[in-house]
Amino acid sequence: MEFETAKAKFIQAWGTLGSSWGINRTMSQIHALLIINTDPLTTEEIMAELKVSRGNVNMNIRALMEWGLVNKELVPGERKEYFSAGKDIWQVARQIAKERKRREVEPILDVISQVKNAEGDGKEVEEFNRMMQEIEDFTSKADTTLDKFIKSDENWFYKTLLTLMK
Amino acid sequence: MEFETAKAKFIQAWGTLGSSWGINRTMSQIHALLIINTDPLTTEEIMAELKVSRGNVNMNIRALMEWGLVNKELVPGERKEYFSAGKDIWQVARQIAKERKRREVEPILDVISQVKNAEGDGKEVEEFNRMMQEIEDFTSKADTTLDKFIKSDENWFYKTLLTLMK
DNA sequence: TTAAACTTTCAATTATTTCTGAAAGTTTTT
DNA sequence: AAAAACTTTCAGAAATAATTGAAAGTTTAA
Repeated sequence: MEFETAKAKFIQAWGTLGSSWGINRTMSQIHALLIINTDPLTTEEIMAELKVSRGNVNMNIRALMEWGLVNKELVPGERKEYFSAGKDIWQVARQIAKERKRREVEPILDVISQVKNAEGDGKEVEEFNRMMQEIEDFTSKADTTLDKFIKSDENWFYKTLLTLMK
Repeated sequence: MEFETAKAKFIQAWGTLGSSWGINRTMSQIHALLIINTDPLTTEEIMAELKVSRGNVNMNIRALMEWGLVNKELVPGERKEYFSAGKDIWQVARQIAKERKRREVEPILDVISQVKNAEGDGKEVEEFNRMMQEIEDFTSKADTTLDKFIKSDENWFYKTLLTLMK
């Protein structure tokens, strides 16, 4: 497959994947574009490449920087801002895990700890509390595992796999 | 906290969580409702509890059944259909992992295998191919780990944690 | 076979999210 | 201090997704 076609296809696919995980398409596409570009790009270049507006690029670049996935690069002698994305895919995954944990896993743990001792009679209430406890246990464990992953070096995953396979 | 309040709060939070993971709110809420109900519910009951329309319940119940998260229950002597959700939270997580893997991880692996040997000259193309290879390696590993999880018994997770902690 | 009970479908509406583009804001240069 | 180069904001427009509700479809009972 020819390079330009391949590039477009990858950006497109990455955008779709992001969508189905609750990340806006343009945001994923900008990220994909910056990942596959060796050199940093300007807002103008991103606009041209993805055919989207200045406002859209600005907004999503900022979101990507908040997620810690994209950095502003200062090119000496240039006034424009350049943007680049981290190229280490493990680090990218860890960063995403970290942000999603903070934004989504932790809030749900909060809610569950609030509701898990509901007051009332009957097996309905009992069952509810039992279920909440189970969900809390599960989520805490997922949370701990995410932490391990977030703090891990690149080899953690391999080690884990090896352990599981033996 | 009083039971009814706790229940409402949990359903609400679960719906929000679902949203941010690309799952429609009503679908998550129905799932939450069925999880915390000991007895199966009818379409009418779900409509009343969540204040949503018949069409909406029907559509999302069917989606939940496709995901393998909800079952139709036949109550002897009753014409209406009753629905219930699996109560084992580990099994629920495995089922969700399975479906998302099939729907989202596998398609992206397909695309990457298509684009990873882009033709062209220059370091741009070389870098692109290197990056695609990295992403493919990563994704394959994630895929394998998901498989382990999907096929695991409830103790896998505990075992893994223990291994990591020692 | 007709009616009643129940489920499914889907066109139209409503809600939500995303995007645009022009104006306002900021910083640097002349 | 004015202009030029660039970035940010945000109200409205457009696109997308979710929801309704009534009609059509199906199954069971009378």
